[in-house]
Amino acid sequence: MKTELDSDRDYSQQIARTIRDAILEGKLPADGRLPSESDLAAQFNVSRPTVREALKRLAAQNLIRTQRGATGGAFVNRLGFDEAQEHLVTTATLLLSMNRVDFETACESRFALERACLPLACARRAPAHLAALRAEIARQGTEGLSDEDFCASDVAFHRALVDAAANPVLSWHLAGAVEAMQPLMNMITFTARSRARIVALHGALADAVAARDAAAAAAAMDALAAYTLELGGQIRARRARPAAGSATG
Amino acid sequence: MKTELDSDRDYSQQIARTIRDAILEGKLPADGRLPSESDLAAQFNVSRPTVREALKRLAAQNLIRTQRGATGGAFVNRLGFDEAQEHLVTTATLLLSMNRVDFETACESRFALERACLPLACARRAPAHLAALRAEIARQGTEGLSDEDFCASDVAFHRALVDAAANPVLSWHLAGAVEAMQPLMNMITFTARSRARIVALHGALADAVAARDAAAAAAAMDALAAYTLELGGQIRARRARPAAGSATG
DNA sequence: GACCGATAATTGTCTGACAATTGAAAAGCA
DNA sequence: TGCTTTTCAATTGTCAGACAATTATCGGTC
Repeated sequence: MKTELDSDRDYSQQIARTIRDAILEGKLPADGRLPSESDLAAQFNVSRPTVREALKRLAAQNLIRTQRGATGGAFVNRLGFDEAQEHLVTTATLLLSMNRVDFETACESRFALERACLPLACARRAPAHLAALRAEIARQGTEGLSDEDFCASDVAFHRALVDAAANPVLSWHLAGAVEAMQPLMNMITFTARSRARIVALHGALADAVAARDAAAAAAAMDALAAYTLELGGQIRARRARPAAGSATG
Repeated sequence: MKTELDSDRDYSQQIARTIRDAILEGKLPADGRLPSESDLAAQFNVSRPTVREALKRLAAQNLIRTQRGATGGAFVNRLGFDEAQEHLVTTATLLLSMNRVDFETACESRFALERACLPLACARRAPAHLAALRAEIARQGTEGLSDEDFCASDVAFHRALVDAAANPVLSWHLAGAVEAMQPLMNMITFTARSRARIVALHGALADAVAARDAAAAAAAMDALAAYTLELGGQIRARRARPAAGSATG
């Protein structure tokens, strides 16, 4: 590992990049321990706070974890799907909010992506997947469910759907895309009537997957996408002239 | 913004999380300036190095950028698609390499995702998109092209394909998925014969998109996926018993 | 042999300081 | 007045040394 740094540039950034590349190239195996902060400081010929800043950068990317104590130190993280998921969602959420992506574009992307898992899900769905789908549908139909819980169940339903494809990489991508939409979906307030329709569409989707009918599943997904877009359009129209409907209810 | 921290826990992590949430919730607008490190240290009642570690965490996530000088400070980053893309690729690449995802799984995921853009691409492709596709196909057919350049052109071709769907969010997801596969794709060495076949498959894909024939495009994509899997299988078989073919050639 | 305290290694944090950078204000000059 | 130069102040980047907190290990005691 290179230990020489360009002068008059950000040391901690260079150090972080050096270690990151070493990890990416496999020179530092997963769960391997990095030298102590003091040792690294001596190697790179910088002070310990500078090394620490570099390590914090890596920790922020989930590349390493630190542990205190005698046998402590910084260890190369075995990046699991869950942690990577969290990261993906953060990035995607920020991307959506900061670039003023409109609801239609985000929605289109999300459903186009999710449709990609349907053929695989139909081919491979196991009883456990179907049970998870049914359970969420049942939950969504219960009276008095809060909007928050309904949204959470919606996410869980779609998560179960993509998991039915039995491809962890695909699940990672798709679940990230779905979860990142959550802040935008939360803007949609559901009436009892729209909830019923969504539950019906979910049911059609689950039925199609259960019957291994990819075409029917795609059709149900299209219908769900169309209805979601419609709801989004209604909300936008209501916000455009808020005085029209809010006074008399 | 909360300035109280749980004791006996990692201060810099808590501070980073607090500021991150404030950014995600829009309390800190893009390009807005954060308080100076000294001010933040006073607000959170910690020392400046601790604040700096928190800021470095955020900088590693591309959430902020720092600038020295009189009017310097930490500014909320306007996260663009390009920077987010780089981040996505890093995470996805790491995920693939660290979880020993086999070639088949990664390939399946990648092509399933990419197929999601075909209907939109067929509906919206503009002349510029088609020209980009043709240009890359032409480049891939040139004699004496290095493996590296061929792979780069392959990535560019698929990038142009997903861009044809004219949905930046979708492009971000899909281009990230394609690029993350690059290290795995590089393991495949192309013979002249396999190159010709890939170029032919690319041509069929471009033709289908040009003709706005989504079904034909999906079929071409399936064929490309199947052939990629076949190549991967050949490589794996060759590696399983390397003595068989390497000695005499 | 089992339990318990001292010990050493390591990260987490603090204090204070200095260097480097950079925009802005002040001073000087035509 | 208007322009140029100088000075300055604010801010980040870095350093040094120190102490606190944590934790595995080693040695001692019962």
